[in-house]
Amino acid sequence: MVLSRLILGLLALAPMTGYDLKRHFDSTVGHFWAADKAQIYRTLAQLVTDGLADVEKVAGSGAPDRQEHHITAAGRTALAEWLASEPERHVERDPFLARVFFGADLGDDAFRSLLAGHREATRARLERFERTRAESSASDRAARLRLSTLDNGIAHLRVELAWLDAVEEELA
Amino acid sequence: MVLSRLILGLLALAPMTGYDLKRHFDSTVGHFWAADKAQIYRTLAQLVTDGLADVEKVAGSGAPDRQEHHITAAGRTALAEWLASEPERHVERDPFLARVFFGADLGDDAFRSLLAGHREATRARLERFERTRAESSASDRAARLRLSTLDNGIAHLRVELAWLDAVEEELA
DNA sequence: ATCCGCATGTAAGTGGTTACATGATTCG
DNA sequence: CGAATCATGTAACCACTTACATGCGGAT
Repeated sequence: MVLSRLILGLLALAPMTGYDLKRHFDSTVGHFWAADKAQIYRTLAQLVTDGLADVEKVAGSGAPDRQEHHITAAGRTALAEWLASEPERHVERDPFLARVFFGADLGDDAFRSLLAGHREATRARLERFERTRAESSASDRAARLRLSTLDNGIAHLRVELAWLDAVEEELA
Repeated sequence: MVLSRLILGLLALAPMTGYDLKRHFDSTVGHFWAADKAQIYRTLAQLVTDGLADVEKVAGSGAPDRQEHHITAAGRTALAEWLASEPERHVERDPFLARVFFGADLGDDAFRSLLAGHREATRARLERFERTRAESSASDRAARLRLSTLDNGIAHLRVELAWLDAVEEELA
């Protein structure tokens, strides 16, 4: 459900191929929703059979044909309905914290290296987000709201680093 | 994988029934890993067929029989191996942020009420976590590490509220 | 009497991941 | 000449959710 509506939302911004969508899920919306390409192609096909999107074949000039997907009127209605509906509950699943929870069964060195690995991954992610943020412009209201989800990601990554500092300080 | 190892970890702390495990997933580990009871019973059965846990029937004195699951030696080995392995990557999926991203398609009132609903849910969750935190004692290293995952949750909820403040301020 | 907590599970469906498979163009 | 990017998809599998189904004992 969420995935299909996110795809509709992206199609509402511009007509796209599955490949284009995949790039969005790796960049613009990736910080709050992950999606695999197999999943994207499957969902896109479903949207077409449901009449929420339709396909236009664009002959590739020196490239494969593009299956350009457009949102339909019914699609816009479905998108608006979903937007106004109660958000689905957020499912927590953090494999790193799962290891920390049983961290005492790990030696001190192994535990420190678990933290170090997580710190590095978090730092790299934060850097990438901050670079994207700096390159973005918030011209209108719509763009400002889209950017605020990135700010949300940045804020959470910063607090994750601060938490790591606190845990490491306690270890010392 | 993560779920089966988390279950092993909990069984290492004490022998338990599926029902007991469900309560843990609703409280102690719920803040970083959600699990449904159907999932728990299935995984528990799998652990037994894999020889990582075994069952002892305990006649219920004035209650149904308890299928008490114990971790085996092989189970402890599997748990230790998983703990030392690279953490699985964290998959981001946030239905609330998904709506914010397309928030401009929502009227101003509807958008504000989306934020208000999220604020209330976040506040309630934070209150619950802080109450749990206050009731907990961090006697030894193991307990301190377990508690630190709760602190992680608390820190993230606080930053979520701060982010909400910032977004609402920008709207005004 | 009725509801709540304890305790067990199954069945069907949806959603998500991994691996397989193909082929053209562009850039170094 | 080889690697990367664009572009499409299928098949098999695994994980997760929702709904259904049962029954006892203790408290109100």
